[in-house]
Amino acid sequence: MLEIKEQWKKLIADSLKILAEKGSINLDNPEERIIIETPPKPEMGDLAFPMFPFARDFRKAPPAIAAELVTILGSDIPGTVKTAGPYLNIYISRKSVFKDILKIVDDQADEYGKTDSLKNEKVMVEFSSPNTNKPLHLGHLRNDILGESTSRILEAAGAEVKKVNLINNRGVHICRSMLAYSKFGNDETPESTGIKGDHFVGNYYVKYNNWAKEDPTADDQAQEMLKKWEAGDSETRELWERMNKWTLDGIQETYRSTDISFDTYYYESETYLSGKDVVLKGLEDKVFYKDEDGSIRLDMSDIGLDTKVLLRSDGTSVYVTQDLGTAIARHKDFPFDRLVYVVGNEQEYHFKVLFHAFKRLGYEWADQLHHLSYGMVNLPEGKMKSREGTVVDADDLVEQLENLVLGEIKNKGREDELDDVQSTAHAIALGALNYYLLHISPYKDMIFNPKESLSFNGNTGPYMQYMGARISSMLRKYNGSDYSDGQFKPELLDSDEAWELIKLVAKFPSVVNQAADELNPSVVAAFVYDLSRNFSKFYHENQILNNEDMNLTVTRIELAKAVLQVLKNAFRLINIRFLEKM
RNA sequence: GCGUCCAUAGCUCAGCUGGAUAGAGCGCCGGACUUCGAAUCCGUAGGUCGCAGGUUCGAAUCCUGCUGGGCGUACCA
Repeated sequence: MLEIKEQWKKLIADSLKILAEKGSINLDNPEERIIIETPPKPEMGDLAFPMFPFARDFRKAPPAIAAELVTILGSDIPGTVKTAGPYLNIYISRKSVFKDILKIVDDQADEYGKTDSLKNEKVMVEFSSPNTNKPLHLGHLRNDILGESTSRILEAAGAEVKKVNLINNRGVHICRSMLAYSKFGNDETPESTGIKGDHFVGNYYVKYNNWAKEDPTADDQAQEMLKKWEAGDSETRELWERMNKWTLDGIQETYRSTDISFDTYYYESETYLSGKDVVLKGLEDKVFYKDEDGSIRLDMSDIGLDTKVLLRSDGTSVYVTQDLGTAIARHKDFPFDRLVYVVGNEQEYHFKVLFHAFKRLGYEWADQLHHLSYGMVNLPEGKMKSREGTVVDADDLVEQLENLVLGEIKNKGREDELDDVQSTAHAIALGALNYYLLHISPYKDMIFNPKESLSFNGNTGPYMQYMGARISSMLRKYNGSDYSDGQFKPELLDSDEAWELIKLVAKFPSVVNQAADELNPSVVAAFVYDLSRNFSKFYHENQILNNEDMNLTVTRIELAKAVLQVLKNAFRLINIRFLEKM
């Protein structure tokens, strides 16, 4: 499809040159000034070239230029041309496109859509990065799916991707739940209570907060515990390890259930000290300076920002300190060409500081650090507030969705049709959730409407899964019958619906490139919806099976197969499970 | 205060490097199952693209100002 565009662009450019020669007009590189567009309505053509940019060169009205080009182009062209006022509209000759595209998709199969635009590029993507004192919530789910999906898209664009997770397993907040557990725990465990580990620990974090309201010494006690932890007190460390494991086991169960995975885990407890040396070295090299108050700082007045503490006056590290250390360690582990941090936009300032520090320190890869900043997830009532208990728990949400799907399956009487009702329900629930979180541009804040996310109609994940299931169902029937006398005849695909479909199928690789380029999975999400919607329209208007003309069925099935292949490949990129039946 | 992002239909969102009557879904109203699974499709209604200027042949899109909101501006993470 890309070649077709280029081909036409060249044709138009050549014609413009001929026109210029005729009038002895000097025309500066028309190739670069030609604009290719898609007409607003399909019936107006497949490509459109507006002639406005050349009005000045020719001293003619754009419609006149368009009309003259039609004459110059003549009839020896792969398609037909029409003028529409100042526009030159192209109707691509369809038959060969159907044949070519369907062959490419069939040949490349699961590989179709992959490109080499990021070939040889090593990209590390950090995402999720949870605290080990409570279970994951809705905000994490957006982070997780953005990170996972972006990684898969980058990979599809040819990059070598390493997915990493930085576990925040130390600090006062961790000590708080530890403290509460040692006070109120009574040696209970997730096993003894039957509560998932992360929720179990999270309960103690809540208990701490309640207790701290009554006892003003609570915070001091937590600080005390943190000191003990840093000093390596064996009893504290033991408790810490035990509780961390509980939480992590729980969180990893959530990852498994939601199809999120990582290549490497980094632990803050192992990296939080590593940035200190970097800062001290920077002080030595006079990149940083020691403030009157004893803290070591970075002066950012050169980029119009304030100063930032990199090491406290008591010598302990702050948040940026450890990120300085971990990034350097990571570059040693995996010499990335790019490091993408998937982190909420409330931390934009933090990353500005971090990246600028690296630049000043002279790391050549400082420019290759990227903050994929995404917006907050709010509820229709407003922000999620842990204090008011409005935080939506990840596991609860998935379970809730799953139950709703189960109800729907029963309503439709599909239980007997499905091989595994439970896992199908789970897949649909995730499809709904992931699509809902992904179809909005990452950088924008979003409102999570539980009711809407539970819907399976319209612009939703299940809608697209349904299209996949419907095509699969047709293919089962098709393969179960004898169509060996039928022949593939692309000229039979003469409907506008079919043409729209093949254009979308052809567009997929460039969608992957755009999504990779923008680090924006919503581009793929929008594409999948567009494809699904168009297929839906197609099969309502065009009977696929049971046609009197066997050739027609064989030919339409080929198109359906290609759509299915693209759906499958695209689903993978946005982490939606493909279902043969639902 | 300063920085930064956002503002498009009742609601949730699209709208590619500026280009032809601004598009979907949900919701509302009305149609289509003796038909490849109706988790579907088709149709109607609904918009001064926050406001005001500017650049341009041409602006939802670029620039400036204003209004309203989010986030940030910690020796928290």
